[in-house]
Amino acid sequence: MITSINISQKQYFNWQECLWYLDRGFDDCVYQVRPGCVRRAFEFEGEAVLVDISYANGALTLQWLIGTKSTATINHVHQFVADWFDLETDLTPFYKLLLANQPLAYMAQSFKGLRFVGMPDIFESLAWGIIGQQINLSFAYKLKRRLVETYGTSLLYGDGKYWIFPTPAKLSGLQPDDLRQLQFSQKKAEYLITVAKQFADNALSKNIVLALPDFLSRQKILTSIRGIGVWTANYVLMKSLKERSSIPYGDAGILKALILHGFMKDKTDLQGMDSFYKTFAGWESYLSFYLWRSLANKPEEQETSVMPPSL
DNA sequence: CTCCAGGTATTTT
DNA sequence: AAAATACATGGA
Repeated sequence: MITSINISQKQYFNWQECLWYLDRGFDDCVYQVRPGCVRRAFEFEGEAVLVDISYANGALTLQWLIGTKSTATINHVHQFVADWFDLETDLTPFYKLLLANQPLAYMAQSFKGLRFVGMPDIFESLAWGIIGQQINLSFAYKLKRRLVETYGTSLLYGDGKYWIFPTPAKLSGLQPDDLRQLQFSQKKAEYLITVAKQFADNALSKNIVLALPDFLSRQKILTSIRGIGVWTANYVLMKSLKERSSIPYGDAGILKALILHGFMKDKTDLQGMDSFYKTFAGWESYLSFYLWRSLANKPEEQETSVMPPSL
């Protein structure tokens, strides 16, 4: 079976750029990138499916490889994919801002059509935020894979295995020692289990956060949880809830990118960071995403570098 | 050995 | 209120 998702904002959409970002050298265990396509397993209301997502004629095409595919599941996956690749946003104003900023103008060309790659599942997003705190990304992806392969579920197709992120219920029953065996620090283990319990008890959910009236109250409900600071809260709000004006304050990668582009003198120059972000009001999340993107170069771009000539 | 990586909580000025 | 420090782990 094949279904498709129309891309309403095609002007700045480049599937290859999105796929490249997904596969930029790290090992995310919840999807698999193949030529022109990304494969991912989903579970919704007890139904597990495996889908190949590719692009054709201005729409994303989903080939359903495994599963009984109820209408509810199809709708759920369609919504997930639309959120995952941010298909509804008109990027024209963002590209105008990029072009007006000399050190960043090259991005409008080099990254043209790259959509904000989200993480629609807020629990996975929170877990990933906790895992990623203060460690390098390679190690963070290793921890995520160990977690998923130990406590998640998988689908078999051909000779491949496709993993689905563990549920809050599954993780809520763990003890910190269980996660320490996967090389989680004591703190990360405690934080993650606490969050899992909140979701399992329905004390926290995507809808609960979405129902709050504004950004600050959403940030507050997240930072009130032990282990969730401003960085993690803002990260989750942008990756999972599409907050446009979220800034991952303190992010080591963002700071590095801002210094490389000449917007900050050093990592303590937080005022420089703030004033810089003000010029991208309404697009702070997209800008952050593009700054992260700038830290990874395609192999064929290494020599010519995607950075401005002055760098 | 040192420093740091997509931080946070706690303690000390 | 602001600054220093402890916490954990693997990689360069």
